Amino acid sequence: MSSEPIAAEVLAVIVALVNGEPCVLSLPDAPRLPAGPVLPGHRSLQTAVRAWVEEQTGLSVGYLEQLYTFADRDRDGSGTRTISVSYLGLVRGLTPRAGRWRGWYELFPWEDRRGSDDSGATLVPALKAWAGEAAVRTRRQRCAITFGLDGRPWQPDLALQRYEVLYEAGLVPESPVSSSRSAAQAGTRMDGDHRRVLATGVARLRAKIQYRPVVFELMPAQFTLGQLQACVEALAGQPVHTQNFRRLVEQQHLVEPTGEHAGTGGRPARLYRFRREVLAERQVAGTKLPSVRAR
Amino acid sequence: MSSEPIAAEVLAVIVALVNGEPCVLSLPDAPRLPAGPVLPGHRSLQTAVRAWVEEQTGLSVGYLEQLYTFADRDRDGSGTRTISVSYLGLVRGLTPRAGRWRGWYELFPWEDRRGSDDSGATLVPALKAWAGEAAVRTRRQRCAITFGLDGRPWQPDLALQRYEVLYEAGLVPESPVSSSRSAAQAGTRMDGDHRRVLATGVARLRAKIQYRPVVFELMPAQFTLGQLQACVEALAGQPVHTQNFRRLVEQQHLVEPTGEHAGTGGRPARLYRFRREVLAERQVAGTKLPSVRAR
DNA sequence: GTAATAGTGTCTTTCAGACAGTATGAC
DNA sequence: GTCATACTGTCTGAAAGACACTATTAC
Repeated sequence: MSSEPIAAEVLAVIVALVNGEPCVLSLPDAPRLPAGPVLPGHRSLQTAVRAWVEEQTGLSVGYLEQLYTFADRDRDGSGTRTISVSYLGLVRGLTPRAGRWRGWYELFPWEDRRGSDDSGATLVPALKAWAGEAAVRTRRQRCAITFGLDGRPWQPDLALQRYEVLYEAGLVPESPVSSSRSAAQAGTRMDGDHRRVLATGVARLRAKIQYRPVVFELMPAQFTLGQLQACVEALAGQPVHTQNFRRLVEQQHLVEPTGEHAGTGGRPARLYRFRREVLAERQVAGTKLPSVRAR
Repeated sequence: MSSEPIAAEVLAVIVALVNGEPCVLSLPDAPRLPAGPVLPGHRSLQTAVRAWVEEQTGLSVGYLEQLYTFADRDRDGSGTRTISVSYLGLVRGLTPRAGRWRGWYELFPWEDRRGSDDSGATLVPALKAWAGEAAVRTRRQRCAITFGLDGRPWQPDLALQRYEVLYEAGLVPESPVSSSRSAAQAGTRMDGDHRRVLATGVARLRAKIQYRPVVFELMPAQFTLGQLQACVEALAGQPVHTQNFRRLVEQQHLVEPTGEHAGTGGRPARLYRFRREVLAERQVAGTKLPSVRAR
């Protein structure tokens, strides 16, 4: 199998809550994700990720899952092809030795829909202009679906598709379609295609919290239901219906009270801890096929 | 970035229905998935997969998505590390020039729960024996969850986890835990870890049909609802409630009648075609977070 | 006629979404 | 007392699951 010269690297999207805001770990000096080549000493790709993140930022990662593998030719401009295997990691908010946390919503301002609804104020008109250019109906429809226009619902986990639309429309600075359009809302950029990789991670995490109890990887040992909800809202970038959220959490037996309480300004809130048992049980979660017991 | 010598290859899990049975494409002579090194000529990994599958089996793949990247050291015993990027592809049942279709359920007999319920007859006792060996409760629980014991539901998309359990229990021939256990039910093996990769593909496809209309990539241009249901049942390895299935399909506007009919032994069935429009629309599908319109 | 597959109508249970109201702290 | 947050109870409408029945072919 004599192939071309190939380099293999791992790329890490490490997420934590810093003061309640979802952040991604970057190198201290540049807006880059931690990354490094796969070395003979690494037993597996996971090992490689953990090693490089630790070396570059002093942080030891807990939860880690594979995200996606990128390998387009000349991704980095060098002659050889680089295969980048990206990983999504979650840590409980700590301060890394040498890394720097960058807020999701400084990088993707349009992804935060928790606050007042002027979110799309400058972006949406620019999008509509772009969609109107081509007489193609599909471009218009694509904007509508990804950004929830024309009465469609906003879907948090379409973060990657939204980034791709903005990229194609020339509304983010790194886009090759150098545009005359106002890119006011387009957020901070990162090196190379790291912002795209991050968007992949955001999308994956938003999708995953809907059917796996991964949120708890970001929470401290004890927390109130209010804090848990705030965490979910921060990740989803969307407010959540309080009462229904509580019902959902309780009836799935995801947490148990510790007996202690926390004063948070109003009535003291019960403190809860995550029931680790459900990690084993919780392979459950709904299938949608109308299955049948017996024929 | 001077790293170690690395080889990059792509690995294809190509699925089609052959006489209504889900099959995977293998090389004609050996039970191996189509694979090949990434060459300088390949623009992307997808391109590489399409090229190698076409070269080795004469089949041109339609739908293709990335599955997982494997890169444990010495996966194939050679000195250099091989990074294998696996892909899942779907084709409408055609006869490949040089490939060979192998039935899912010859490879994974325990995954077919459509027929009479003696499926686990020989496997379950062996599993229970293994789970009973260690006093560890978790091993027992793991079997129960993956294989739906102790009154738990059978979950089709846990195919990979089930394979892993059998592997660890020494109940598949390729397991290093060479066992004295009866491996009667353990199915045909494949080269290397290809059976594990296939299990990953099976699991992914079973999960995906629940929230994306990918089934239609396996169906001919026209089909009856009965055929569609049989296809879903074949993939899921489980019978499906007929009336509810029809309601689901119709109310989601996934198909439209062509006006023609097909005689299938009983009352002639209406023929339908897939509504391609939904591929754009169908980003929809349920989020489970109790979102809220306005605060 | 029977057997076999196709297709319709409806009932019940479950659950997501929404609203109203009570509880307990700080000030 | 007011304000703010925490927590509980209940209504409603939309689906999922299940059942009974009718329709149209081959034999």
